[in-house]
Amino acid sequence: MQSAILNHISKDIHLTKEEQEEFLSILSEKKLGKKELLIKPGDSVTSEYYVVSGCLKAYYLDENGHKHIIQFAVEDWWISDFEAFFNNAPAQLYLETIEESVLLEIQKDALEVLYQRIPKFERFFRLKITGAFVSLRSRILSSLQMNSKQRYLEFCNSYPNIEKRVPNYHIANYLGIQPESLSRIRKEL
Amino acid sequence: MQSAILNHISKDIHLTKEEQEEFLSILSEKKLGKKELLIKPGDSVTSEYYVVSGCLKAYYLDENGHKHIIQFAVEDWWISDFEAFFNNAPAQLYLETIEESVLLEIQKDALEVLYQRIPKFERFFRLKITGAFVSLRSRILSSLQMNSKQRYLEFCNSYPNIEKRVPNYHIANYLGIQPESLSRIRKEL
DNA sequence: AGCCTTCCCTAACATACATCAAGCAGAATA
DNA sequence: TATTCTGCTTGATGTATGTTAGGGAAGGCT
Repeated sequence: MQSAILNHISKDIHLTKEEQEEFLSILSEKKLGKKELLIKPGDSVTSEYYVVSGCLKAYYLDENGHKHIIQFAVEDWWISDFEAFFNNAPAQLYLETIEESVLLEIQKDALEVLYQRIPKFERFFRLKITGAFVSLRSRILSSLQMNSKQRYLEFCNSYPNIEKRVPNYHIANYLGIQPESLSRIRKEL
Repeated sequence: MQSAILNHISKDIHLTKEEQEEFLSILSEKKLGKKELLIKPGDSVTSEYYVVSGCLKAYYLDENGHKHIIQFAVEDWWISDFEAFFNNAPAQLYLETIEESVLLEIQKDALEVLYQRIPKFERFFRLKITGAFVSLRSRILSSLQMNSKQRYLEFCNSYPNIEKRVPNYHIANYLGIQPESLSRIRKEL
């Protein structure tokens, strides 16, 4: 389990044994069952989470009671309400498991200390943010230039490990279409 | 002109006089006329730009020849093809002025040196990235939960300094709707 | 095993927006 | 000043998707 996150990190930065130990010392494990809430609106968001195993969704509930999934997360991914995390603001999103999940939690305070002690982690987490930025930009560009069918196919190609594990109506929701529309699209394939 | 960017930065980090001088020394000024290209696809993106005055758009040209504006930038904002900039990749976007503009250019190499010499700038540019991430996330959430009229109103409220300076068909394009639809929306207001 | 819940599909009809076409007004240019 | 260009609006028609309603299959629970 700890080897998962060390492998993940070693793709971007090289750590000494001591640095690894120090990093691991600030992680705490969290086991969640299916459909369990990790964060809800109004919560103080003091952590971000690395997914060791399982699958989660981050969604927003609008004033009409409609859910809008804005992010999935599976193994090797990070999840939080990042806006709240970055800005020391209360959460706006629900974070909920789709499957039983095991997460590693990093507290923001501990992270700031880590940055001081091992500056390489500035780089690592900056790469995570820029990667997230790139992903969101790509998503916006896709929605500007593609129809729903093309976007569904792109989703399946880009995220097969999500597509096979989450219900289709979740995917429809993430794409901003109704499940009925997704059924029609899939019928044409 | 240099006071503009120093004011901009002083909102987030405090610099000594020496630090200010060092920062200013890595900036170079760029003056562009209306409809001038700053970056085009395939270009090597080695810089990001601070807008001192003027207004720009970043757009993608799809394989059918359709333009999709993904970002505007006005005074006090930053612009680049950030994906290319972050990833040392060739540009995918066109960056083009909408008005005559004055920019301050920062080369990526100089920025990396700056990070070493004045680590505060790590924090400053991390705040810029996280701010950009938050803005993109907000945009996706809006497009998931609002209709085009609501999104147009939100755009006008959030970015009045863009709305009054760019043609309506640009705004329509940015919102992912046709100019005719925007005309109809505006008629209802 | 029976029942309930969850997920998916289908059809009919309604709605939002795209597409095509044209006209007008104001600004820019020769 | 006359012409051209740019930006915007309008109407008719078409298309993609939303909404409503219902049914069926698979999995989970008692």
